[in-house]
Amino acid sequence: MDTFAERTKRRLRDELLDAAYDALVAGGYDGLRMVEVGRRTGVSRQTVYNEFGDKWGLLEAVAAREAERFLVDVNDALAEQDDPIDGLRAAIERALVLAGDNPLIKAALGQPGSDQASQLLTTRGQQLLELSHQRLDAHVREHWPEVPAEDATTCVDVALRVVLSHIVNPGAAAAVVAEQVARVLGPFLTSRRQ
Amino acid sequence: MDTFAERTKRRLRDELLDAAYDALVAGGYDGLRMVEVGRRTGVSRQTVYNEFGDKWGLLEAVAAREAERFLVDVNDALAEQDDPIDGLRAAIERALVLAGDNPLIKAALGQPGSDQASQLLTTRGQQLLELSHQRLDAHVREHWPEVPAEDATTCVDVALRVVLSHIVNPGAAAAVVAEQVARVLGPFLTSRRQ
DNA sequence: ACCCCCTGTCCGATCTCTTGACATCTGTCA
DNA sequence: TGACAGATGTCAAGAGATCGGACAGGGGGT
Repeated sequence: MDTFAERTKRRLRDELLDAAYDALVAGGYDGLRMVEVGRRTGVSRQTVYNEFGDKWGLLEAVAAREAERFLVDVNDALAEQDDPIDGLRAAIERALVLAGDNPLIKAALGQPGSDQASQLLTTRGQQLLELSHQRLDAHVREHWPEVPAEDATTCVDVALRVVLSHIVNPGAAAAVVAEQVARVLGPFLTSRRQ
Repeated sequence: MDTFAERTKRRLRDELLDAAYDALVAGGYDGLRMVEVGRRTGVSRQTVYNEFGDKWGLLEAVAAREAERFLVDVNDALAEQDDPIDGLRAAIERALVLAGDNPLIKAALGQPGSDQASQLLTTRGQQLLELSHQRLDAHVREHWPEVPAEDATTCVDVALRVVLSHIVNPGAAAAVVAEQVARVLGPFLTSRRQ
């Protein structure tokens, strides 16, 4: 059952995340003020704590929502190709292009030595990797029937880490990186094909 | 200040009105079930009572909201004309056409001897008349500078009652009625012009 | 006469948010 | 260095709204 109270709760959470997102884009983790997030949403500071525990919890929630949206897009790119290697290339390119335009990522990796929030992409990147696996493995295992599941997951893992590295530390252009990775992983996939 | 709680309260009221509107259109006043309005909104029956007092109060609230929307449209028709008589004619025609298409009015005036809700258009029509005056007089007094305010109000009152009568008891086509009323009231407005 | 359904009311339990207070930490200014 | 402002994080009391269950009353149908 979908009660009004449940919908209201979801809406509150969503509006708080919107406010926090704006604050993060505007001023990074240090510029994020709990009292300001509450004020912008029309709610007390305590309510923000009730919902997210602490400031880092709020950051993680914003990042998780953003990552979900991000992955939907990447998954679409993956799904538009029939061949695994083509899918890999398309998804990687899409991910790098999206990341380059993403305001939250830009804010986290901004000039000043980088924001604390950037840790979610580096030293505290497990969550992001796990979430990405959950969202991408499902598709891969279903649509790459000729590749053993375990090998597909391995492949996704490698690609994921390379992409994440390129997001944090950009190298060549998106299309170039995508092509590189596809060329490197292609033989592996082909050799494992059943 | 626009707190989250206030917005939520308004949203609740609005969703309840939506549910009640649907129920009224589907089954008239007798088909309106308080428990059903609550269920559709995901809220208890008690909450519906807290918000509207009783069933008749809920009906009045639905009617009031609908009337507001209706009058915005009629007021637009009035405002599109420079000449008072043209405005009167346009507004009357618009009102009759809108009323003919309005699902709520259709339900209230449906075949079976007519619904209890129809009383809001007849024996309990004062509220509607007063609301209409509030919404229309403001425009008329501002945009008909050549007509004394009192006379403008009188004119609106007569037109309003004729229109309401035609809604409840349709006569000629909308355009014909509008022309009739304009022709009858025209000389009065002209004679009072300053 | 009986039953069922709906209206309308009451009240205690529960949940969420608010408010104010407090400890703690950090950066800044004198 | 010391005082101070501003931020995080925690706690408890209290207010407000909703829920759930119960009950009385009134029709309508069998």
